[in-house]
Amino acid sequence: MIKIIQVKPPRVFSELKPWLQDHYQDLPKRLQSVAVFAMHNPDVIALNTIASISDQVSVTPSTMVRFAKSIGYQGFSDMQAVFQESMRHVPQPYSERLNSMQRSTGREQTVLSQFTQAAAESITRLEQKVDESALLKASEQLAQARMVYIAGQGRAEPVVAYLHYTLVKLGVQSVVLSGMPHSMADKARMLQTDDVLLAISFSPYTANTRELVDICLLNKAKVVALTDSTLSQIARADDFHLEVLEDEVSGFRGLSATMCLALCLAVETGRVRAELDKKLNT
Amino acid sequence: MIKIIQVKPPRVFSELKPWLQDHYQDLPKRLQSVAVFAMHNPDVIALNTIASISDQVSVTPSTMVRFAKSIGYQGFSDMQAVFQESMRHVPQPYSERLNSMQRSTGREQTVLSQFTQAAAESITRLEQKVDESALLKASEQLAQARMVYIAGQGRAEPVVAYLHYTLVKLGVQSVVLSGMPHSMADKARMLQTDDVLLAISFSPYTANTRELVDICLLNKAKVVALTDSTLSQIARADDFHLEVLEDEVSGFRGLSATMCLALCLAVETGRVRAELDKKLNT
DNA sequence: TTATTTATGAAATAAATATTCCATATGTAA
DNA sequence: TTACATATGGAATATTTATTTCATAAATAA
Repeated sequence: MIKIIQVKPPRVFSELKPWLQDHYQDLPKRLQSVAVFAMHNPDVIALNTIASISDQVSVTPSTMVRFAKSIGYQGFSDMQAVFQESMRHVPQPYSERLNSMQRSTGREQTVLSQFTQAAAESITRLEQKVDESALLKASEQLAQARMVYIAGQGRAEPVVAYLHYTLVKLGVQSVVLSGMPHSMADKARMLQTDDVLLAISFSPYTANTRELVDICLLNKAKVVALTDSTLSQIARADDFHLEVLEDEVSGFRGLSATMCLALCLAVETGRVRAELDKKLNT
Repeated sequence: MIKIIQVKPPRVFSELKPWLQDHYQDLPKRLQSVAVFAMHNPDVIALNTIASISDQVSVTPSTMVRFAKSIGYQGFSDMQAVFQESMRHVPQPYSERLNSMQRSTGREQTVLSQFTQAAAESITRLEQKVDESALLKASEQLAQARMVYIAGQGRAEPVVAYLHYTLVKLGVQSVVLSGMPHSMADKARMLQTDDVLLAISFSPYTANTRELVDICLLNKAKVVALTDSTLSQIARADDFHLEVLEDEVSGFRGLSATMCLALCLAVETGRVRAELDKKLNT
């Protein structure tokens, strides 16, 4: 018989995570392995078949089903649906996020520790997963630009501000593309072949930023993109894009890892630019 | 018979996209619908079953299979795998990862690892040093405000933008104090007893922000400060200040820990505010 | 118009995938 | 130790899901 620990299982991933942390101790050995794996590789749970997953965790398919049932799901498929939803990047309404925040602050984890933990994990992943050579190529692209135009909206705006601030300090000519959507598009049309658009965009992607990228590609201006997913509408085959994924806590996503990557990009650009300038002067 | 337009189908999503744009005109009507849908909802293709997708596009499952085959895939599942891969947050091909691995084992730290390390350390220190109760008090202060005025310049501006963005989303009234120094001071004079100034400032402290704080204190408006040192001229005995110190790497200071703290502050404020609103309505 | 090709949908079929059941192993308390 | 409960793996089964086939509809050319 399978002990069903709770009847009403978490319907969203952000609730499942703290739940597992709480009940981890009470789980049988194999189910613990599954729990650890699931928290570290949610994308595998979401996209692979039960056979492939159980293989990666070194357990049998039955164990996967038991795991799901012990949480209260009807079966593996039911649980998988929750993981899949979490990949869709459909944001919860903010009121809902606050609610789940309150639910999770009941335990000893403070708000602060939850967010610092998420930030730390995001940064660790950033270090492991970002393509160093892509970073360098993007920097070279930016360094060679006559002018760097930076664009981004919503949650990306702080990143835009930071990149602009840092690039200017480092002597890289750059301006922020801001204002009303149509005026931004107008400005974008002024981009020339030796200009570069630095586009920052997170899901849900604003149609706006996408449009800018399209315009630039038409004008044969280069594009460097900073996004949170390879599915991003911004990412193209023939331009340079960097990916950074922030862990979420009750639906809130920070900017810690993103800011770190932005700084790297700016500093690296400054360095390359300084080298280029030196060559020119000799 | 199905016309297979190409034999070697794109193996990554970023190649599939331009390919479809090129061949769109040559496709039959239904396959065009599928193409449009696929480009606009790649996550649906990746995560749903052929039945569910064909339903959303209003075509039959057969059409989905034909679509995949016309591109050159073996079948729908084969194509779906490409969409799924693009959802995984593993952007780098293995060969690339090995490359950057080798480079980083050369003991000399890469730019990226230096900055991520600094960011991680800053965040760890933040978690240890920040006074949880100070955070709560600051949040309460902000939550009770009729209006939150956010101010900060230079490196603090991204933080201002982020706090403003998040607070607004959480239903906390706030505006950014920006513009020329003297006009900012003018605006600050409009602050009243039940308004709160949220000042972000790092050393070297701009005389400007300091002046704002002075004006607010004169008007008996509350001040919540976010700084990088208790020695900050902004921090006063009788208002609430939070401290965050960023590690520097060859003279550059990031914003990772600061952003993390900012998010905590905003979310906590939103939470308290929601509670207050609930009380008022009963 | 008619002949011919191409596209499409519905239903049958094949394949894959998850789930259940049961035998056995492992751990725990008397 | 034995008795009991719990956990686990393997294989049979049920279910879901993709694929193929074929009849018919739409489009195109003569």
